[in-house]
Amino acid sequence: MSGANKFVPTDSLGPADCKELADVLVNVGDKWTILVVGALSKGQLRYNEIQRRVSGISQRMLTLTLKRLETDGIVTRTLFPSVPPRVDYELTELGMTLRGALVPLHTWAAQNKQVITENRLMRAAQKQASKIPIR
Amino acid sequence: MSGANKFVPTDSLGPADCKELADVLVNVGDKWTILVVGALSKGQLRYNEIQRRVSGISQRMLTLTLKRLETDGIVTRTLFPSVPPRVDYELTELGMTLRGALVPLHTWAAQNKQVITENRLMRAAQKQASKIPIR
DNA sequence: CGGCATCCCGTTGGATACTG
DNA sequence: CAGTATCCAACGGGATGCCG
Repeated sequence: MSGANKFVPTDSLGPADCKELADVLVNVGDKWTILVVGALSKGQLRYNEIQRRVSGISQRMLTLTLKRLETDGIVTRTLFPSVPPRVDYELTELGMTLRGALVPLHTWAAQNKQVITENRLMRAAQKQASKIPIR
Repeated sequence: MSGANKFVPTDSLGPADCKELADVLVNVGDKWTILVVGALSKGQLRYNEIQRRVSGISQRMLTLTLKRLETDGIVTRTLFPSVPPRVDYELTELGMTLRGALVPLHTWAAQNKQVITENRLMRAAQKQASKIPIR
């Protein structure tokens, strides 16, 4: 398998580093979080606009996610005391840097989604085949 | 926190892209997955070695994670039919590229972990304070 | 040693209904 | 419109025990 591939920083990511990453990813790498941060990457949005863009998310999850992002300092919440009320959410600078860090992963996901899906289907088929008695 | 930060591609990441990302992240951005991929970044390891490095993981989770990574084509499993048996796991090239895509996120996590933790503590305190009746 | 199967419980998260 | 509150089903994930 390609001995000539040295683009991986080989040494970084010790066990301690991994836990650090995992700890943050547990909050930040969650499905809805990613979607919401992605939705907000183009500018501030109202509550309902976010929900419309991140199709499939429930109010519950949207609210919880936004609340966590807000307390983490990744988005800001702006309330306009009008009637009907209006609330805008926007990425902070920290949120912007997060989105920046997410881009390579997004690129990777986009590039390899099909490969992974194919792999999964293929091996699933193999697994089934191997279960069939030889007879 | 550098106000002069414009490196965000602003337009990318439409709703469809987000779902794509989320779909992959659901599998790949999971806590144990990250830890295991990180542990394997320095070369192949035996089952028990991985378990020792990723302290806290149960056999169940380690096995499930490795199986998924294997069917996704991110790690290879090599069985040495000796007694006692020996099994080595190693990142494939796809796995290496995944780890590469994870690095920026890792860097971000390392750089901002403290800030986020502080933010959380601070707002949690504020939230408590706001709940106390005025009197 | 390297798993797989089972039990079991805590958390996640959707659906629904109500409020300011 | 922008949430909050409650109920409940599904899933994640630890502990334990057995097998090749």
